[in-house]
Amino acid sequence: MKKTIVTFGLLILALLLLFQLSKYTMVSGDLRFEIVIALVALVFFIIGVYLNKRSLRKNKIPSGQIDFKKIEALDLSKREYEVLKEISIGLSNKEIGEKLFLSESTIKTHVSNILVKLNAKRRTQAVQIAKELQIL
Amino acid sequence: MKKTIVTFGLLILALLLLFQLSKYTMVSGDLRFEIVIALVALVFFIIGVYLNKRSLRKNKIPSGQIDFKKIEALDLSKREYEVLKEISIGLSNKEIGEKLFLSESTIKTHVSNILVKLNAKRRTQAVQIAKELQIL
DNA sequence: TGCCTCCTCATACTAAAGTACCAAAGTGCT
DNA sequence: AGCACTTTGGTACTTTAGTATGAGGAGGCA
Repeated sequence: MKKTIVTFGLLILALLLLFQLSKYTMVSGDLRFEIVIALVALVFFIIGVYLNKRSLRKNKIPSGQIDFKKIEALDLSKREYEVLKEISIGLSNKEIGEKLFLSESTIKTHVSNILVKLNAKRRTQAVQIAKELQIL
Repeated sequence: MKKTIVTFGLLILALLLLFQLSKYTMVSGDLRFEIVIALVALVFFIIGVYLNKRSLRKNKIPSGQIDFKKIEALDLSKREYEVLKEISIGLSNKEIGEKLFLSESTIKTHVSNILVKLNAKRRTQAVQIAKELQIL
């Protein structure tokens, strides 16, 4: 909100400056009239592109990028996060254990902790929640 | 590619027209100088926003689109696909049954069929496969 | 009408998943 | 060294998930 006001303030300021500049150049005859017009056109074209890009970036759904800060905020440990990733690709506890060279018991412990931390009832739900949180 | 050329052609044309217009108005004195500048600024600002939006839209990855043809190819029935969607949001068989007004037995049957058709061993894996196939 | 497919539901069973504890070893920090 | 936390693993138990099989009803179709 604050940024928007500042941006538009600067825009109006630039507009006024251009007004004055154009007036001055017309009187002194230093610059050709077409060049002033072209300059104004160019500047505002660039401003338009820039502002639009910024606003679109804000509205864009942050897809693909993993939010590591959120992982910390959820208190997920490295191991738990590893297990969560394996769950998301559809492996069973036994398969995860074999893949990470751990016993099934250990995986179960991790899974239980993951479910608590993600506030999920099932591993399927945990995956869904994790994806919503941009964790996966 | 063709569109880009046409667009930029039109842009240059507009620029030239504005040049001529501004010259004319200066001579005739019909319009004030500031207004011409403001007009040019506004027009090119809008052009900037518009062009940028278009180019960004093009570069966007066409994600999120569901491939209904693939659903047919997999022989997934409507009910099975419905159940699959509920699985993907992390519901248990009982919860799915309550949501669709069906017994848990029915859901289990559907789930079993889904697993066979998607060549999955677990519901978690089925979700993963379905997402890879753009089914979800 | 008979056939076929889908949908529904049930029973009985096996296999995973998940919970609740407990406990030991490792790690990092002070 | 002592503390806090993670990682690992175990036992015992409950709850879901998944398989196998059968069976009746609904709708489309030749």
